[in-house]
Amino acid sequence: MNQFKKMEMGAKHMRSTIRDVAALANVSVGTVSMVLNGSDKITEQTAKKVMDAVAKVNYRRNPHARSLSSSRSYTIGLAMTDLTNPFFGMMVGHLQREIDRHGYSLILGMTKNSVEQEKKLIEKFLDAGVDGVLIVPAHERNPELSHIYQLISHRMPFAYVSTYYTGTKGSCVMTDLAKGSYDLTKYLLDMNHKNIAFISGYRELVLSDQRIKGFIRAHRDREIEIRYDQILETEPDFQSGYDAARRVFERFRPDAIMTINDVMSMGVMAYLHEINMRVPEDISVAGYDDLLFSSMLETPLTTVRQPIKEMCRQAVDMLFGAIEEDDGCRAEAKRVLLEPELMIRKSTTLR
Amino acid sequence: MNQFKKMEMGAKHMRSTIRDVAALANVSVGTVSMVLNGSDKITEQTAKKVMDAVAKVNYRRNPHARSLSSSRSYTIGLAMTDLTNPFFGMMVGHLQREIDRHGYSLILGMTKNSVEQEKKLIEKFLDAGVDGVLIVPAHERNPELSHIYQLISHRMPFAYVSTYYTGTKGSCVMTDLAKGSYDLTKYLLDMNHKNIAFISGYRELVLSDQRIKGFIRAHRDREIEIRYDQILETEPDFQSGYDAARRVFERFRPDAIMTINDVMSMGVMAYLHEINMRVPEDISVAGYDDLLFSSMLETPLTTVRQPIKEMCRQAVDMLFGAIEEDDGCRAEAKRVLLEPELMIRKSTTLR
DNA sequence: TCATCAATTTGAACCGATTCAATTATCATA
DNA sequence: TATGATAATTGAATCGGTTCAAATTGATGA
Repeated sequence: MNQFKKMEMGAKHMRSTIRDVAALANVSVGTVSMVLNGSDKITEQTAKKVMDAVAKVNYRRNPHARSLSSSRSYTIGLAMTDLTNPFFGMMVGHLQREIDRHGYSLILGMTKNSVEQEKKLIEKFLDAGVDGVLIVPAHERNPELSHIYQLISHRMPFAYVSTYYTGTKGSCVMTDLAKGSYDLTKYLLDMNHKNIAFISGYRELVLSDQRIKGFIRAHRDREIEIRYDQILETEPDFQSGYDAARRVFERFRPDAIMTINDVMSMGVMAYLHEINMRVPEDISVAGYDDLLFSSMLETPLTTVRQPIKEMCRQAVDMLFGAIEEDDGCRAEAKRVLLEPELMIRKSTTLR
Repeated sequence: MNQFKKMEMGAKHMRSTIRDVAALANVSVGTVSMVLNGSDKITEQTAKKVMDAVAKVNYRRNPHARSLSSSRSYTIGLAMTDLTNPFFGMMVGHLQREIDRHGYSLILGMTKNSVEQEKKLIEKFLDAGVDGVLIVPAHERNPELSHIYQLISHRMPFAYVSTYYTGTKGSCVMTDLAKGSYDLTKYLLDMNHKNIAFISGYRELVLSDQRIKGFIRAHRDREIEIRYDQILETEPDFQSGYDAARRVFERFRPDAIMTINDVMSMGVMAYLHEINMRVPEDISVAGYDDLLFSSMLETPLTTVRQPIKEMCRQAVDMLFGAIEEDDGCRAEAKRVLLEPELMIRKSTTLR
């Protein structure tokens, strides 16, 4: 269909194509394409002619045609665990901004902490022809990881954000969780706590394992013995935090409770409120993540801040590195650790 | 490039095309395409032959080619205000599931309550060739709405979710905010409150206006006068809730404070805590939205639940209705109101 | 057995960009 | 002014599907 036919049919309803622009600017389609892609071997005046024509017919590149011929979709798939936790909400915000900066779009999918869902999502991303995948792993205990191998065998560039699956090759940008945990524990010990309960996630998960290691190391540095019952493993949500707090008190009387995220700390505080223990007068409580809410609770929460923004920036950079490399997906997996920051607030105090 | 050349180059690295499948199944490409699209005029045995071939060469349709020739992208753009509020996090979850059910993908963008960002996003969606757009409007006071008109002039099907921009044509699914507000106010009046402060968003915004109307109507039904100073207009976040609470007490001594969302109520409670007023003994507090957190606060919050899931389901259905219609984007704008639900908890009590 | 009509199947044209070998224009130099 | 080298431009081929008019097949009835 040519411009003439278009006129017949009413040009208003027909999106103009690169050929229309070429005709109007009196150059070839190849030239128009090069101008549009910012090639450096185009005369300034030619470029101007083209851009004028583009403006005149209000031309927009057809993204599908572009993707087909260039075999790039300018699209990144993000497999996100669970957006009801504001921590991950922030993360999506930052990831989106970074991806945008590269001129790409973000296709979002939620796994709700189910590896099964994550599998389906990866399948979908592969079908949708994304150029790369970001994974914020679902926290599940014994994940079946065929989808990760599938990504690798399809040579699809991907990167983990915030934590990774043990035993898989794949780059990851995350907080130095062990260090955060270490710093917090050390601080509590410095503040004369003698009996800290640590409500953790399951040790099989990297994100729990590292935090537990930090907790243990801080005690070991002081040559303080840890009893096995000081560490509890459970699900990482509010209710589990509440339940675990109850279990702690069935075992012993702690002078502080640490959890692996702020939401769990809220569960702990709810239980403490119920048994009439005051925070921090009777017991200290500390979380991890530093949610927006955490500083605003009636008793602002001592916690460990993760540098989310930086984490997202580096993860996206890493992913685009892999995309732009000739065969980036075979490069060695990189693991980047970022510095956590201890946020001391009112929920902890000197004993 | 034919199958033979592929063999030469090492078939492993070459994605197979519809022509490969056709050759292997001994049918034409047209037939393969029809089978893949579930046409009804294909013999069962032909279909089987094709599907076998598809399985054998591990064929996947190239989405870009598909989009180019069918001029559909199977993609929906979502312009979301702000994901750090868990209310919207939930919303994204539900929207994504529904869109998925239709076999589409979700392209997400965040506007952070900036209409400027929203504009850029719509531009981007148009460039990316999405098939439809969902908008959760940015809450800004005097929005410049050219992007909405742009959507309309491009005949891009779109729908608002949760609230809409006054004066624009566009379908919307939202909670009956006035009713929720009315019910809550009525309940408080029934509980003998004589002096309720209402911390609202700006009246220019539909979502505030309607809530204010509900508040007023409940009083009017009882023939109770409202003083102008009972209603405050401010930003819809935690800090503003805190500040507004302070301003309330500069004006009068309320026996209840209502806000237009739960996050603001938390700000109010933080202030009350600071001035040593107990909730609910000294004063009642009520919010709106029913966040996951709200029932878990030290004093669980009385609030109005919005039926998010249903809202998302209907909004997506509506959007796909418009997409599938011949010229759905010119249909009349529909406005759907869903029933809110009053959630009575401990933060309010009989006076 | 043959004509007719409906049900399947075919395959070339098309969607709208990118790519790159071939061509033409430009310019410095002999 | 001719020559070669370099820079800019051209346009046909290509990407991998969908579409639909035309061809083929199969079923039915005379």
